[in-house]
Amino acid sequence: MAEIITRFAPSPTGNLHIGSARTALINFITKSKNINSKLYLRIEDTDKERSTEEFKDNILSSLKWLCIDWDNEPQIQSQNINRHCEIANKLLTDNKAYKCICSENELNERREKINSGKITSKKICVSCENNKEVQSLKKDYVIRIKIPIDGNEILEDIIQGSVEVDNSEIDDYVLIRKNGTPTYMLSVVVDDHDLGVNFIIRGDDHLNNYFRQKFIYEYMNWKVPNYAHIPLIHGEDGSKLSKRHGAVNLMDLKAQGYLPDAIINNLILLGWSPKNQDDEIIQLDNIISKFDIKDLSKSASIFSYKKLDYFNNYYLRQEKNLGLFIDYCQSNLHLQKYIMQDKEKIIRIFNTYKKDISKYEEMIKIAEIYFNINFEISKNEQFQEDFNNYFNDFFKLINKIKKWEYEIINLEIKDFLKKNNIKFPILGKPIRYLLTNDYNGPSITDIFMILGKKQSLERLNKYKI
RNA sequence: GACCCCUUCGUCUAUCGGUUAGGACACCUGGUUUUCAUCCAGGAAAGAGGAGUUCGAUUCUCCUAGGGGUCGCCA
Repeated sequence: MAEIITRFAPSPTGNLHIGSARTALINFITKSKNINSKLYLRIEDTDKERSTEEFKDNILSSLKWLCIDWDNEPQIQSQNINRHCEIANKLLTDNKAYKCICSENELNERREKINSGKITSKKICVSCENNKEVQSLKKDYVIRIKIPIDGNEILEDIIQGSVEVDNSEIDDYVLIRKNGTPTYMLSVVVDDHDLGVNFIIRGDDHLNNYFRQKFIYEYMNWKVPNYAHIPLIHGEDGSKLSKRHGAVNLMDLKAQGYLPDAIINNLILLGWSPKNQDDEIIQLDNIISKFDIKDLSKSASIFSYKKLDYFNNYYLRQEKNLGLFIDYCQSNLHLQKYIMQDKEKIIRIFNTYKKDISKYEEMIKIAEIYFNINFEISKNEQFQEDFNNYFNDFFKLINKIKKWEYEIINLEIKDFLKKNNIKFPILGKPIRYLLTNDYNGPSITDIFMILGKKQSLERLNKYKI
């Protein structure tokens, strides 16, 4: 693929969300295919009311956590306001824009007529453009771009194909607000141009914006970039992914114990799949070499937590990712206590249980069983006579073991079962219950190993026939 | 409502006019197992509907239906 200059341009009005993360990811992958390509990060903070420093930091750290890297320092859009205004004034003097003083009420009335079909033109302001008095005002006006009434525009989108919209569908949108600040529509175009962006990858909720923004490029005689409008991600119910579908912020997913590899693997498979591959496990380096944005599907896809869980389980089980679990423990209030108390023990618990969990968070409850010094079984039930007959002998046997090693314990248990000619469940299930408060779970040898001899005997000792 | 986009198993997808429509997750069954699980093997499960074009349509065209996006002095 040729050299591209692309960008990811979130507004710091919320935490980084799975949908935006996917856009960032696709930008990153696309730029990573060519060593000379660039990805810039621009914080679009022109809405000062809703933008915060916290959200900005959240976005930056979420991207870093996902291993999405960008070139140069992040750009802060609000620092370029003068430049944006300069362009707006240029458009004004070139007669490509005009001042407008319509009140909110006037605009609303007009808008209502347009939307109800009473007026076919999308022109929102009809009185200001040719009003000399308005055009010579020095303050208290907005600047609107002039969109021709006739003609149409065709976008050759990398993903959407060719899309045609009549100019009559486009309104004279605002470039400069009444308070003198530039709007998103102006700022994006100016900043993208100034950065040399030649390839824009963004959500297809922006598709319609192409037909507006295009005019600024045209009026300024700037080269129009290529566009790839990627389909949005939906929740299980088919609507745009949002909070009510579950955790959608990257940092929330991190806190639950999801891994970047799993999230990336899951996200990239929405709308794309690697060729000639039966399984769906694929990591960033491999994605970068196989992915081509042209292959991305045009239709929206549903984000599934079940599939994310599958990928996460796969990655957290990898031996090489054990370090990530340790990092997680150190950042988690509950697990922190345990790892400080006995690191080896928490690792042993994790290795025993990792096939059963889909995210690290689930380890909290499990670790609690083994670290609780006041452990009690929930009901002191009496087991079958069969079990009671053997319990004391079994207790003595365990007590007798000197070398507390997996193979030794395992052999002793097998031997005991054989000698007494009993099936495992009769002995094993109640034993597991006494040790973990659960009839099901890991092999009792594993449980003995986790608890250690002293604690194992303590727990067994509480049982009175 | 107007404009734009989308439509293959429940979900994510493969198929670039001729296939027993393939895979993955989830689900079900069986096997291994020291219970539960893991693991292994197998199974059920799809071209929204209707017209055309064609010797032949999931694939190309049109219509209908359904879904989504946009319609701000937000981005």
